Amino acid sequence: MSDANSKPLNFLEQIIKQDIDSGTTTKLITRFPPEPNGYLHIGHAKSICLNFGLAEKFGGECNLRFDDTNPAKEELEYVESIKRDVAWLGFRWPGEVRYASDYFDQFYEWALHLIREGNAYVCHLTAEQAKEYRGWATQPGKPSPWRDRPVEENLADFEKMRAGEFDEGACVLRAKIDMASPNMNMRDPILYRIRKVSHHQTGDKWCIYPSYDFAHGQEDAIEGVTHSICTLEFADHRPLYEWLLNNLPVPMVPRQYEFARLELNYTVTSKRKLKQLVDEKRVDGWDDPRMPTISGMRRRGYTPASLRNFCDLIGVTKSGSTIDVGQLEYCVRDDLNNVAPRAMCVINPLKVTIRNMPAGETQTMKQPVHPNREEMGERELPFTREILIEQDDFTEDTSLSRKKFKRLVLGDYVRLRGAYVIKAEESIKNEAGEIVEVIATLVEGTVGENPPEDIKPRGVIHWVSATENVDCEVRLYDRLFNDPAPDAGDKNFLDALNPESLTVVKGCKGEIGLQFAQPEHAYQFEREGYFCIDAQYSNGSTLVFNRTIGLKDSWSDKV
RNA sequence: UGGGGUGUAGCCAAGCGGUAAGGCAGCGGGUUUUGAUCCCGUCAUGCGAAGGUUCGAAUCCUUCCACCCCAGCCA
Repeated sequence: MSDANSKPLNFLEQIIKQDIDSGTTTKLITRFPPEPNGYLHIGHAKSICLNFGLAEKFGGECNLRFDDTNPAKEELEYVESIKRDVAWLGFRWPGEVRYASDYFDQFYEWALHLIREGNAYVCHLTAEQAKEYRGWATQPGKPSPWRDRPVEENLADFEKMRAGEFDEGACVLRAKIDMASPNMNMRDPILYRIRKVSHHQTGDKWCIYPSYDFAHGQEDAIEGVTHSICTLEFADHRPLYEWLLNNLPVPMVPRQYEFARLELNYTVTSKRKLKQLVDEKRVDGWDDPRMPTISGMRRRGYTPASLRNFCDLIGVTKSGSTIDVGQLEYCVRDDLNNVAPRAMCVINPLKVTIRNMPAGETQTMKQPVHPNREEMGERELPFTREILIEQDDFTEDTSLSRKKFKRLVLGDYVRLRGAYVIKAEESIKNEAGEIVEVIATLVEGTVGENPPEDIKPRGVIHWVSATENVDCEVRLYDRLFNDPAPDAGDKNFLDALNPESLTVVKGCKGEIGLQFAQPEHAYQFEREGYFCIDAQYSNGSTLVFNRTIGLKDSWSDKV
């Protein structure tokens, strides 16, 4: 890293560097702690890149740990998807995946410890009563009548809770802190509640489960996490996080730091809302290519490199920010432009017959796989008397200026990419008046050569042989929401759903080499965009391509 | 309202008392057999506002304003 060109350290990197330089931290340990109650989305990608990235950068380690303290909302399917997504992004965790539930025995012991020390009690207030007792922002809460019971009674009741002798909601274990604290989290927060449901990891072993607050700091301490990084909304919990650590015989004391979560415009990043889209079948599952989930983006054709680069570019701060999706799209194009082999695919075909090309003859054109990367080799394109071009690439309107329409115009010339310059001689229409065929002539000697001085092609268009090609379906995606802030204020995000977020086009014709396309492998369809095989919809007989993202288009809105 | 957090360009974001980095978007131009890529140039007398300290303030002090978060037996 050169001093002049290296990226400035973000605030967390600065803190960590200081801790390492001063010897406060000998080895950095972080963790990514998702709750397995949904699929990971782009916002999680930021946290993943941050936590794992920090560990990589400072020679430390980052654990993958499931915060599975609420079995009512969690599922094994989510656990599996999360592991897959983190690994796909290219991150590795040391040893086995961790679970908060791995430590339930220890948490129980620590709960007993708090009770014995007079720092926790079993409270039999109902939820409604507890809410009343908690007070309001400007008014302090009042102590629960159960607050000062003898230790022995608390011990006995807590044991009954564990043994299942109380119904759900009958009572909870609370920390005894300060009912007058201006921080609501310190007004005797709940440590354990009764949940008579089986857990995806521990089965029916427990019917009481620790709260987030009673689990998180202790998990960090058990794992030796030095820097526990979470999002801003947990800043209010930090005093409680520290109180528990200071009142429990934990092996070490981690520090919590908060950063701003990622928000993207035209996007919803809320597991609850994404789950609603899935449950109500507004989309085709958590991995629908329109979803901002990691699995959806993977299926759409986004690459790990593009996501990681994106997370790198947006930075890490404490100021709430909404990033323009254009920034994400830039990262995807940037990576794909570099790595994607080029191919031609005609999405809405229009037949062109080359009059001066003999029927039955096939010429083989050669094109580089990538215009800027010779090492990727060449591909072969069969050129025949009948070819297909994009319907939008032909017009009879001869009044269009060369600047406004750089494609094929009746009576004018255009370059067929990687092949001849042709001239449109006439067009043939059906009864409905639609153009169904163009008759053209090719200009001899223009393969790889410029045409004579007097012939000026208007532009370059893509094409494919009408007889030697591969049939495919193309799925064109647009943003899922039309509103830049679909869930702002009291808006119903479903109202902002874009009815045209998916356009399925069948009967597209791709160049012959596309028959060997592999799932998740990106191609650039020249002049169209980046595409990849959809692993779910494609099978032996049908090829289905997802459009990951279109090419940058700096002209369509100007003409 | 009580507490917590944040305000630097259309969107992000450096800056840590010495005279506003960088990226995205935009705009102008060049190269180009992809209207792509690439290249060049341009884009804040200004840092939420007002005062103050200082030779000097986005950086320090004071007051004010705006926005976000918490007030679940969710995380």
